[in-house]
Amino acid sequence: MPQLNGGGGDDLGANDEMISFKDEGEQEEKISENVSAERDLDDLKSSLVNESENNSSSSDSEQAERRPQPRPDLDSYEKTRDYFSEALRRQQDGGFFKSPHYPGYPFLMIPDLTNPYLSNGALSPSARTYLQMKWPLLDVPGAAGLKDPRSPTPGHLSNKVPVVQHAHHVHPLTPLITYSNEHFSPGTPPSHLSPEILDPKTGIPRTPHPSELSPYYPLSPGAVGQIPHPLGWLVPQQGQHMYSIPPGGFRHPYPALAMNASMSSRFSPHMMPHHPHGMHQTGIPHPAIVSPAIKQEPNSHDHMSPSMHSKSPGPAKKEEDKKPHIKKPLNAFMLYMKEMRAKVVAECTLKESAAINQILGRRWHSLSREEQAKYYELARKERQLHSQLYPGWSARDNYGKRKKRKRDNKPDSTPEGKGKNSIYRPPLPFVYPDFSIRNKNQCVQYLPSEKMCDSPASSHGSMLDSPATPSAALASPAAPAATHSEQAQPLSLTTKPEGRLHHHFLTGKPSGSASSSSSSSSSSSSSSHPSISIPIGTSGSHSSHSAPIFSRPIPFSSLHHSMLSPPSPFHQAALHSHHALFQSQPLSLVTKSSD
DNA sequence: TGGCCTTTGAAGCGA
DNA sequence: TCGCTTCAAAGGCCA
Repeated sequence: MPQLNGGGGDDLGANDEMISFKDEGEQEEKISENVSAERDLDDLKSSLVNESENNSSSSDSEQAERRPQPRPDLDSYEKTRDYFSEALRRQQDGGFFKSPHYPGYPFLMIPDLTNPYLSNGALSPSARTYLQMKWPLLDVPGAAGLKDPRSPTPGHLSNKVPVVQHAHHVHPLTPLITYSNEHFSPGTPPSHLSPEILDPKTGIPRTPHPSELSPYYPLSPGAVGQIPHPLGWLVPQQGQHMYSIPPGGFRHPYPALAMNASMSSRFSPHMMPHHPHGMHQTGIPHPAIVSPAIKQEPNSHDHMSPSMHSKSPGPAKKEEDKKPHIKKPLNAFMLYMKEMRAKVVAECTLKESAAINQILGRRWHSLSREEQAKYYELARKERQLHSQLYPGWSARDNYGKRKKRKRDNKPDSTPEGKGKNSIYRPPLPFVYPDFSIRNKNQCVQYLPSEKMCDSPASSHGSMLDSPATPSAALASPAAPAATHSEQAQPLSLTTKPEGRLHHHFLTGKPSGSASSSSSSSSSSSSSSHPSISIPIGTSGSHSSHSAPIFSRPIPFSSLHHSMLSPPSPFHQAALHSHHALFQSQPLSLVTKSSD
């Protein structure tokens, strides 16, 4: 795998990613801190024991607020996704970007967890990665708990956690850390966490706040990893399916989730029940749930059983307003986007998401099959988890919760003249210049220059080793593939006889929008692949194929399969990348530092 | 203040 | 089955 050996083309991409991340030395310091922290794992364990004990007896009002919210209703899902993204990004960064921005991650890898995918009982790298991403997020305390006024970077604590923040070395778990700090027993603080600071409230020595120590991860990663997860049942247990379903039908918001002994011990029912508004109707707030207070959407004859939240017998509308908004699970591209956005923003001066998304869209296509497969797999897991968390949820439920887009935009209007945010689209065919040497100055606003930022080929080099065809990818995932550039991504890539043209070749508008305004997309079935667009790398034709190429031939789609069957070679390759990435982090960090 | 823009993918619905 | 529509994230921009 290119990103594993550090010799792959991904290194190129890593280079530019490094641009956005300064303070390499600082990172190294943090790492060493974490290493020492690892040695204190035992101490931390005992501390955690105390912590859990303290949690129940905490008198702090803030804690009292947090306590009943083992999971934030709004943030955790976001964070979950952020962690997804971060893990993926690190993965993609290959050897260069291995400095663990989240030193705690390795400790979040649960070594003794049974791999839900591998028959040998070992936790697959993918599963680890997934858990790493899932777990911390699930562990993030409630929004209230996240907002620590002492935090140097309140933005991190906001509902949205831009990935770019990671570049500033603030662990996304900072909220969790803060949370943990307050509950940490002062008795056995890790050696590296000199509790010289006394808690003004209690007078008890407390571990310094992140702002007091460093913007980085103040707690031992081991400590974080040891923190009992409120959703511990999500973590696969020995010989247990990752999403095992309780035979008894655990009466729980997430009925599909198993309640095992571990869960019952660390997540006693009394922890779950009461939930403030905005939580999942079932009582446990889920990250995918967006409180109506935060996301008020007009109308919506909803869908979910009303009543649950209505404390006062108000109009049905009020009840609906109180209904949680369960977001759709992110698809592969969304996951990728969340991960890569920060990089693009860092590399370029672009700020507008529209422009950034265009870049991301191209980069997405520049990804190798394997890389994309990772996101597809993660997205699939997201959907699985989501469907299990909300068995009755349907995408339809969210219909109408957003205001409809204006349809009055003339589909035929040229991009240049269209709309206020009209973004220039490069004339096609468009050849991406090689800007492997990234310079922020090279990026100016809007796409004409954005193109300069958007150098998929050079950024990852993945196209060089990505399979040219799905069949090739499947047949020999590890085998160096033929060229795979956006220009080279031919229609032939798709095994699908015809695909939906998502984006019109010229306008680039999604077919949905464009076509909604009628004939714009001459596309449609026969024209799904406008002849002119075939060899072009823009988001046009093949975009709609990338996913099917994967998801269809690769047996990811089946939960049963993915959970019970050994991964396909292709899958394994992707999984391996996860595994190797984390294993090679420290070394790569050095490499990066010296770089 | 809230919708638009932009991307891809998933899902739902109607024909 | 196909095509279309909507939503998911993100943040600057604009009415």
